[in-house]
Amino acid sequence: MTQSSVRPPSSSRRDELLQIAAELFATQGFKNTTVRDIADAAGILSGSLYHHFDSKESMVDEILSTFQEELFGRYAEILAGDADPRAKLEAAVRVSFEAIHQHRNEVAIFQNEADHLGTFERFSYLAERNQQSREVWLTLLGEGIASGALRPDLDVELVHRFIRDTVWVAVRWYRPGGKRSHHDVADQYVSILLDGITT
Amino acid sequence: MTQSSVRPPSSSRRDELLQIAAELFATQGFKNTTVRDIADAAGILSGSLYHHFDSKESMVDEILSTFQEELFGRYAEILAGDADPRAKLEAAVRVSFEAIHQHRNEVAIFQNEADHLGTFERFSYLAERNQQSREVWLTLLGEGIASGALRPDLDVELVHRFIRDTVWVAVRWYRPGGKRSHHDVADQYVSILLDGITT
DNA sequence: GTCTATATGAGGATAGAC
DNA sequence: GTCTATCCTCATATAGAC
Repeated sequence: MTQSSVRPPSSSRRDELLQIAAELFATQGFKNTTVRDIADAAGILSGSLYHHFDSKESMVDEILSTFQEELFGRYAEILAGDADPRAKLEAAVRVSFEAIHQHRNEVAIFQNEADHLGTFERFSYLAERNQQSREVWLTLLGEGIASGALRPDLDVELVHRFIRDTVWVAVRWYRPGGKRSHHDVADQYVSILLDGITT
Repeated sequence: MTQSSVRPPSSSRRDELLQIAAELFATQGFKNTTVRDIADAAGILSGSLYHHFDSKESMVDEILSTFQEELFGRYAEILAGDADPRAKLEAAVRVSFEAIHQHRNEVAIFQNEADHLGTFERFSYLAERNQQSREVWLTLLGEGIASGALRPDLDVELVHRFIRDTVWVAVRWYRPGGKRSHHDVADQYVSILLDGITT
């Protein structure tokens, strides 16, 4: 057995296999990706994967939990910072686009599979993270309204959903190295969100 | 054989089965839903489904193509109308939220499966519809800018993606009969989109 | 760390009786 | 229009050799 019961040691081969799996899970979907697909892409046979991982489920589990841990570390930094409310909100948006840039596969998997995977005990942390993310956004929006920077007439819960959804769904079309950098995209998005599209 | 080669006749039993399948495809995903799941939900055995449909694929095909036909009929009406640019844009947004309200399952299936299904010849119309939808939004945005109602400094392609994504992704959380009607949601969304969230 | 070989089960689909 | 019975393929996972 290669993996410890608490946290698997990071061998580079293991990480390599996780990257390959993440790419396939992200582009074809978790269910649509077979262990043979993963093994083929890695140049080994499917049975050999089980030297590294217990199951296909373990692979996606490790991919998602690792990513979430990093992402929420960033959110925590912003919340703890002393920038003004509007700047904090902008920062949170930018962190998200940065995550899309740096961890496309992980974000895509989370977007596409979290609802379904979340129904299993093993992935209950996904629901908790969702809740945590909601608290981050509601806090930022609340501070923004309290400071007078944001409109007080809007339904905060709805605003939260719109921001969350629009930011993350960009993973569907954003391509690193494409025409627009993630900074460009974030700039435009922040501009629309804050000021609207009318003159 | 029950179905004609061109367009299957609408027997009510057939429609009932399609509704049941759509509900399952929308909530569990196409690949995750087995023909046995569908049959169970309908109170029959899986083999009996094949009296009505050629394959599981045929079912999702019929669900999606029927929905798309209706949706694009609505878009065409708006484009052909003589409302001012801003009103047309609003109308298009509202039609989308209405579609989410009336055809939740179909919208969800399209959102979750179109990318993947679109890679097969049989579903090539999905890509065409996507292109068509892009033209609708770009036309509306172009008219808006030309008329002076919309900001000329924004990247129209990006604005299009943000509108498209934010509108449709609402299907993930919108529930008919919930706290917010689809009219409420559309109102708030239009307000944010047009005027932004700042004071 | 990878391969060979294989167990085991699930899922899509079919043929023909009722 | 549904059931019985069943085929066939594909997918996850395992055991042990190399």
